[in-house]
Amino acid sequence: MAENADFADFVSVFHKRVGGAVRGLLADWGTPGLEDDFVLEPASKRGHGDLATNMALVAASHLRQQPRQLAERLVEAMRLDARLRDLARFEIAGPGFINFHLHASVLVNAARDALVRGSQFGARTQARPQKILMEFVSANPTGELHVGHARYAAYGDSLKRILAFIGNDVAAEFYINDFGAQMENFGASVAARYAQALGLEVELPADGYRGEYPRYLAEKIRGEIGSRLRGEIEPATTGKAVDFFKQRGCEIVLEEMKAELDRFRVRFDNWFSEAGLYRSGAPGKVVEKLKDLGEAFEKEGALWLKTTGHGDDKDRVLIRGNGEPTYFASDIAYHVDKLSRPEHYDHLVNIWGADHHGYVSRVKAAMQALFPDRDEPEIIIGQLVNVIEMGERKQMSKRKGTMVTLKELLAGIGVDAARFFLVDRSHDSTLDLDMEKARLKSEENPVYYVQYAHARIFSIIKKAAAENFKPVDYAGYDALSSQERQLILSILFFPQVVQGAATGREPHRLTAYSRDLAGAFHTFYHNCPVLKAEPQTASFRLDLCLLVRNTIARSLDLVGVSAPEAM
RNA sequence: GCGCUCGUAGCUCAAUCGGAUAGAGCAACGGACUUCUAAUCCGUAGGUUGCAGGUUCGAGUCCUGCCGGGCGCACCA
Repeated sequence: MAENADFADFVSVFHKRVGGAVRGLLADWGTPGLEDDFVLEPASKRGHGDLATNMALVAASHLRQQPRQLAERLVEAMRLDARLRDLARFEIAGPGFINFHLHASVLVNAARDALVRGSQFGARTQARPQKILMEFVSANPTGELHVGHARYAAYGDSLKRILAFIGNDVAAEFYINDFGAQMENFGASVAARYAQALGLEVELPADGYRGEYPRYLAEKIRGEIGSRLRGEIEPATTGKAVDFFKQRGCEIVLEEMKAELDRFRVRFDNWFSEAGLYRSGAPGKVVEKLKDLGEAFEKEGALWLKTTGHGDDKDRVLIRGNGEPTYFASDIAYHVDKLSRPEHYDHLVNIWGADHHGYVSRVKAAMQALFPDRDEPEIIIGQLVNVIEMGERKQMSKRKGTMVTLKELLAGIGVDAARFFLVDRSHDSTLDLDMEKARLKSEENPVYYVQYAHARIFSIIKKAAAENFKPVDYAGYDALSSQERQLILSILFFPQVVQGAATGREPHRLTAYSRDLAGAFHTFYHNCPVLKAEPQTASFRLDLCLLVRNTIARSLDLVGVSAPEAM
C-alpha cells in the first residue's frame, strides 16, 4: 500500500479504507482475504448511490447467516471510522448490498486529483511489474496479411499497450516462419510466375500458391533483376533459383507486412527468423538436451518427445524418419531462445489462432520438461474471422480467394474504425466480417461516438481560449448535478477498468468503457453548460472536461485509436 | 467418435469471485437544434440468456446431459 501511494487512485484508496474499517470484524468472522478482495462497483446507474459492495453477501455464504444482519454490523463498523465517514454515507439495500453515497466535495476533489495526475492517471498500478515478451500475428511470409491477422494484430498490440501502461516492460515479437516445405513451395511458386512473366512455359507446383500475390512478387523481382535468372528455371525450377526467389520474395513480403502493420499502428520490437534459428543449430541442441533429460525416445524410425508425461494426450515427433526436425522441434527451440535471452523475461505470452489450439498442450509439455521451475508460457487462443460474401459465410482462404486483406480493410473503413471494430468484441468469439456492410456501416461505427465526445471537448477548450476565459478557484464547489456525479464516477473507475482489461487480457473492456464514458459526457454536455455557467461552476466544469478529454484519449490510445480535435 | 470453444434483444456485442430490475450500440417508433459541434440528447418498444435437469439464500456465470455453430485430433506449418 505504502509503496504504491503515489499512484493510488480514488477508488482503490476508498476500497482500502472500507476494508480497513471492517478488517477486525471480518477477521472475527473468519472470512479470510475478504477485507482485501471484496468487490466495489459503480452503482449509481441503478439509483443505489455511487458505489456498492456485496461483501455482506459473500460473508453470508461463508457463515451461513442472514446477509442483511451481517451488513448491519459491517455498516456499524464503517460508521465508527471517521475518515470513511468523511467520504461517504452508507446504507443497506436489497438482499444485503452496502451502498455508498459519496459527498459531493469528495468527488470534486477526486476529479481534480485525477486531472493533476495527467498522463499518469491509471498508470503503473501493477503491484509487481514484469518483463513480458508477447508474440503475435506471426503470419507466414508467403502472402498478404488478411483480417484474421489484423484481428490478432489489433488484439495483441492493444494488450501490449495496456500491459505496458500499468507498469510492465513489454516487448512484441513477430516470429517469421521462413523455413521448411511451405517456403520451398513458395519459392518455387514465385519462380514459376517469374518464368511465366518471361513468356516461358512453366507450370506452378501442384499445390503451389495461386492467386495474384506471387505473380505480383515475381513481377516486382523481375523489375529488380530483369531476365537474369531465365536460364535457371527452364524447363523446371532448380534449387538455386528457388532459393533466390524464396529469399527475395520473403524479404519483400516482410517489408510490405511491416509497412502495412505500421499503418495499422502495430509495431514489433523484434522480428525473429525461424531460418536463423536453424542456422544457429538451436533445434538440434534442444533435441539433444531433451534426450539427455530422458524425455525423448525412438520409435518407428522417428524421435519422439514424451509429452504425455506432462499432460499431453499423445506423444509427439521431434525428428522425422527422414532425419528432418519437425516444426514442433524448432518451436521448442524458439521458446527456449526467448527464455535464454539477456532480457530475462519473466513471462511469455503467445497469441494463436483457434486453428492452433491443438498445439498448446504439447508446447507447454515441452517447456515443462525443460524448465520445470519456470511458469509455463501463457497461450491465448483467439477465435477466427469469417468473411461473409453475398450473405454466405466463408472461411478465409488464400487459395479460394475468399480473403479480405488488411489493406482492403483499411481502404474500406480506415484505421480507427477497423481497430475499434476488431477489438470491440471478446477475442474468444468468432467474428463474421461482411465487407459490404462494414463499408456501409463504418459511418455508424461506435468509434465515432467516442471520438465525437473528444472533439466536442476540444471545441469547448478552443472557445474558452477565444473568449479569454479566466478560471477561478472552485474549492468547495459541491453543487454537483446528477450528470456531473455520473461523469466523475465513470472517470474514477478508469484505473480499475484498465487493470481488469490487463488481468483478463480483454482489451475490449477499454472500448466498452470509452463508449460509456463518451455517453456520460454527451449527457453532461446537454444538461450542463460549461462556459455559460457561474464562474466557479464554469471553472470546475472546464476542468472536468479536460479530465474527460484525457481519459477518452487514453482509452482510445490503449487500443490504438486516434482522438481527433475536430470532426 | 474424442478434445477445446462459443450460443444473451431483429443485428453486433457487454455483463468485474455466483449478486440488486440481464445492459450498450445499430435497426424501429415518438420527441428535442435562437445554445460550448444534432456524428448529439430524451423517451417508447424489444428477452423463458439454445434446451432439460442439478448445486444454493441467489445462476447468463458453476456441475451433468442434450441441441446447434466454429476449431482441432499429422513424421504440415
